[in-house]
Amino acid sequence: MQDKYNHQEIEIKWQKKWQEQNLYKTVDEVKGKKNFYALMEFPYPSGNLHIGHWYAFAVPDIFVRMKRMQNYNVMFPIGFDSFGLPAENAAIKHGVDPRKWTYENITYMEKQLQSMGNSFDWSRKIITSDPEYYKWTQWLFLKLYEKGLAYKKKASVNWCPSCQTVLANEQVIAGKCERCETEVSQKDLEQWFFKTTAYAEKLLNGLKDLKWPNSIKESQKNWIGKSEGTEISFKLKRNNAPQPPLNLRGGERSEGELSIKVFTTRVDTLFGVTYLVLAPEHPLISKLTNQIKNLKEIEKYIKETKQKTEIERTDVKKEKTGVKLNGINAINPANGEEVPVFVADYVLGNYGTGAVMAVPAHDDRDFEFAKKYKLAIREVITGGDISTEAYTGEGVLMNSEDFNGTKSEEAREKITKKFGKKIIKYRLRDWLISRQRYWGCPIPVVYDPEGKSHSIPEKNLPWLLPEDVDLTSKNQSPLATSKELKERVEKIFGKDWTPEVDTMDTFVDSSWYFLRYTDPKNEKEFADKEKMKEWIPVNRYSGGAEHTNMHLLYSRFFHKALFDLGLVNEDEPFTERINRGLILGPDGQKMSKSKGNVIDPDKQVKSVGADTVRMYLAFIGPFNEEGQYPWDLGGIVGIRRFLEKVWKIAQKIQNKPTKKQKEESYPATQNLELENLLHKTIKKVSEDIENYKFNTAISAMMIFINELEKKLEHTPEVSKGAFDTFLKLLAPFAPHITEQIWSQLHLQSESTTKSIHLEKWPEYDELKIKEKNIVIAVQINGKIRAQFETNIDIKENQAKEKALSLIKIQKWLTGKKIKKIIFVPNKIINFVV
RNA sequence: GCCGGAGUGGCGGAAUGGUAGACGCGCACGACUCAAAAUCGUGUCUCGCAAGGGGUGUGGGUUCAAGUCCCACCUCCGGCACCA
Repeated sequence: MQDKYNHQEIEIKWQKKWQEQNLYKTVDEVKGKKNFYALMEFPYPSGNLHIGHWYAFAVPDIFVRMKRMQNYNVMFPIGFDSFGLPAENAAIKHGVDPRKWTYENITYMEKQLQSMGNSFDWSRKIITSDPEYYKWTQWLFLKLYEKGLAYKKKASVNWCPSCQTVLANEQVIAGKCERCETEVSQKDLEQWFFKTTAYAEKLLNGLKDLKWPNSIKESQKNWIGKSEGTEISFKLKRNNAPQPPLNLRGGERSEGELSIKVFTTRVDTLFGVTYLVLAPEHPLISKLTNQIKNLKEIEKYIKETKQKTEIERTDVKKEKTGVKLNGINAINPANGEEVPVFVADYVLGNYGTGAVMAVPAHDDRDFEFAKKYKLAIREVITGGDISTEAYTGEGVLMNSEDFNGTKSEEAREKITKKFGKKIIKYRLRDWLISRQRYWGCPIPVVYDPEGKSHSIPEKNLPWLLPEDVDLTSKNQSPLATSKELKERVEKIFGKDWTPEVDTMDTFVDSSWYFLRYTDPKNEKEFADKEKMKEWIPVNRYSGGAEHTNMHLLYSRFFHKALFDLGLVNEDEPFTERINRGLILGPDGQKMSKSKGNVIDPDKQVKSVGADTVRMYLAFIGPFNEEGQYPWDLGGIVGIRRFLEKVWKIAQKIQNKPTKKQKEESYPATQNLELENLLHKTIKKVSEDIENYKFNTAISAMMIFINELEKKLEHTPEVSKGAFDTFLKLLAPFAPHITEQIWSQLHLQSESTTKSIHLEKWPEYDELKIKEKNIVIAVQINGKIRAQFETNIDIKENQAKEKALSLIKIQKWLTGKKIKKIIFVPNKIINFVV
């Protein structure tokens, strides 16, 4: 046996062996085993594995390995989310082919991933930029297209001037591009959308039964933004100007008159309306041009609004502005009162009806606006003071004719019934999936000479990404520069037919990748339905918190849509979700090259070993609490010391003379104590891994090893058995060193030893966990005064006597009367005086 | 402003309402060594020689007993934000 723990030699050796033996290859069914699908978000092939990848993959591998030892048939796949902007940007900057850049990165990162010692099933590897994969992304797109769930429309969309492409709503964070943090602007473009709004209610309802962190559920709930309210129609007052044409959009004719529809959640304040506000985008404005007396002023205001960025426009702190539509008045259906109409950019064009009824007495925004433009403020809800600010709470109605004295909630129902209709609105928008970029999945659509869109037939899939493109061309999608693509379309479809030149958002690729893992090589279907039945829904999915309202919402939408199309068996894709935390630099800051605080995992692995790095990451804090943990260069030595200790004990055990030592010559209690601790450790480690509390599992193992080290001399036989069991507990954390020790201790040639990772997970014995002796704390009024050791399950009376005799010596109770005695079995006895 | 989460040693962090600070780092002292490193041992919330007192963001409360439950507040992190 080697006497030095040489991590490099051991790790390379076993990684090679596991690969040769196909140790982690998963088949779809194993008799007598339950399937378990453990999924981690697959990486983008950026070119280098960082410590965050290690955290994301190596730590959950501990759980995966335990599950496998617990007789589950575990699938733990890996792949690459390989379409995306960085490849294209690298291509533009360095003149390399994005394809080459991506695939070279994948090759390199695969090697890095191997060094983790993870139990990935590489045979199921998928790469989203492979035509074999994106063929099915396109096929699924067409299924949605056929059902009307993918559609094209002209809309004002978010445009990132730096990335030169549009962005989905979810990819705009506080008015800035999620990727490059450039301020986004608005552009009117014809774009492809997925109809996520059709699933708003289902996405909301589905959250209830998911075993997901509360934070994600709440965040998605907010993002979907359901609000129930009332739609009210305000007729416009007829005036002497000529009537507009009949076939209008935006405004609606009722009894020959135009009206403005507003959406409100506080219809109980209807009698307090003193004006209406239209969003600058409201279509009615352009239909009223011959009635608006100050048209020039209005047009100027609208133009100014358009020039503002999204950030400027939606800045809550900004002073509200607006212009009155002279000559236009609306009639409050509740009391017949005429109210003025304003256009103001604090009302959003793309939410609700794009128009609101303003109740300055009971809405902060309306209050501010009314004060500025000296508009009437009428109190209709009692319970507040509206002299300096709006009262937005509930109350009892006043100044509301028949409804005076009614409570807000009741009034909402009654007023809705009489003057409006109940309506539900969602904040969620449709998912914009077009991207004006090259390195993505081509949208499988062509246009006929009239410009009408048509599906590309299945036999022409995969619809290949062309290669003869100019990546630097401005103001058009790179695909538009491909001669080959143009010719391909004309050859297949006819003259003057043209290709769609946008590619899909990469989030489309990742919305179904976990389905492909179940059947990665299938050439006839995106995945076999029977195979999906074995694995879907995913049992446990772990990843980063940044995907809450993007990937996780998109996947849920996609899956629900596929379910309704009969293509998958379940309507939710992921049963349990775990959000991991974040590893910070040693300075407690986010790692970044510019700060120079980046930890290179390769260097760490070289110096202390993969087992140590894995375990240190698991030890740094609870994995599932989204915490932020600084990488402590000092702290990692604690784990290394622990593994060195394990190594040393293994040596001692192996080098012991083989002749049996007489156990009787040692105190029997030592053996019992060790067994007791071992079984407690099995329980603790098993439960903690199950709950992703790897940090406390490691701490329990450290306690065990420290005890074992002390007892080794006195209990050689029991220690050996206990150590053997302990190794299995440690195996998921430190797969290499345990495999090495295991193979040596079992004195077989290394080639024939059964891997420790194929061993059965230890089970604890409830009887052995039970303590023989315990310490009972004696309290007076809840304060600890003394403690005594006694046998377990001591009766209350005995405990009381013992405690009292202890207390008597100390005179704590002299002259005091005992009012009450609280006895907590095996823990505490408390005297209340 | 709204929604979620968190505040515990010098640091990362432990604690089914039942002995706060497990485990690890760091630090101090000791052993080994010519010496250092490594390793091992002891100690390490705080005031106090001790007995004892105080202590989990702040202030209240419930309870025999509160880091844990309730109320109010403060701070920090994440998300949403003129959504009517």
